[in-house]
Amino acid sequence: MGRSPCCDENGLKKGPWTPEEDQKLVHHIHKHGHGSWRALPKLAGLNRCGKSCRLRWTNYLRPDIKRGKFSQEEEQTILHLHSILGNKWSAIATHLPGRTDNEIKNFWNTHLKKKLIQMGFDPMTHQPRTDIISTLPYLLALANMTEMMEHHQSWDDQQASMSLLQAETVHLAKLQCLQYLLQQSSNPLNIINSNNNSYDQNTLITNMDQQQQSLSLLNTISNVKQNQIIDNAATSFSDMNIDNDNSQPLHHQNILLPHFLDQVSFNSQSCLNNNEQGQGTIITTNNNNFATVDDETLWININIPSSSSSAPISIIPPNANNPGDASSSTSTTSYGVGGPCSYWSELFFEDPIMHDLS
DNA sequence: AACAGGAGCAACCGCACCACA
DNA sequence: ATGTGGTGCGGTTGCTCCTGT
Repeated sequence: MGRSPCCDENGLKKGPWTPEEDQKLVHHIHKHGHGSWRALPKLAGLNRCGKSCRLRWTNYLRPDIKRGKFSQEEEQTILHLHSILGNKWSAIATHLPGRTDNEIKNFWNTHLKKKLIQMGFDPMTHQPRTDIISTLPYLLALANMTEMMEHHQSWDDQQASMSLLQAETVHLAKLQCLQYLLQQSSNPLNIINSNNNSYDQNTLITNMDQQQQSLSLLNTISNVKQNQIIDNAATSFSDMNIDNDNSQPLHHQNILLPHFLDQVSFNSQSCLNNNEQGQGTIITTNNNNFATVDDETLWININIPSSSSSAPISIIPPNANNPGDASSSTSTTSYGVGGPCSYWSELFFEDPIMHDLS
């Protein structure tokens, strides 16, 4: 009990390593291996404790360490694994060759955590931050009251401020809601698609349960809305802009695209020919796998590889109940196209969703 | 040019776990 | 069963560099 730390011995150096120390350590390990870390410093002629040597070797000097910026792929892997494993940095590191747990931990704390927070997600649970939703109106109201008291605003001004605040709050809540729905729908696929069997079974089962509940919630909330959304996706094609990336709406926020929206199906219903069927894919613009959302609309960019005629075409969004299966969708609003093209399509999220939630 | 504040990262600290005597 | 040494791991600290004023 209460074993003294290995670095308590007097006279042992702490702090940054010098190139000379590094050289001694590397040379010794190359020649003899590290053996007992406690014995190593003396043998290598280092005035350090064994623990310090071990850390320096495993986190910095090891020859197989990959340096430099994390790739997009590595970033996705970390996000995905962290959503399942939590702060198990060493476990996450085993999936990223050449990266140390320390490096991943630092990358998480300095980049990814902030990124998730900025997107409105709780970095620990990977769920939308409900604390913001629940407290935002109160915080805003409080801030507004203080503001009014400080500046003795007229009643009209106060009313105007309150309306502005309400609008702002509703806007934020909508973003949260949309992100929530999309993320809940995509997570089960993340888990199911994982081929790694080393995850803790209980964690997996718990996650699956949660995802099941989330999906039920999604269905409960938006069973009615879902049809409306699918309908809107199809009918709104009349407003689409063709082959023009600049048609992306302004004042929107990027969001992660759920897996079930990776592809949309389409039918080309010519008056003269038999139906043609095919697949269109959600294509990317500036941000890979991102869609954008503004006040009430989820914008996705859809690529349709080719169409043999200018026959009317109907877009069938995937069924959120059964991702990948579009058969139960009946939206058939037509739009004429010829040849490869891409569209910005919009999926509406309307106020009633918010009412349903409250 | 000087300073302050923030970001990034290497290194440290302390606890937990395991193997072994 | 218990104590001890060795190692692994996650959280935290503090130094360095960068950027904005």
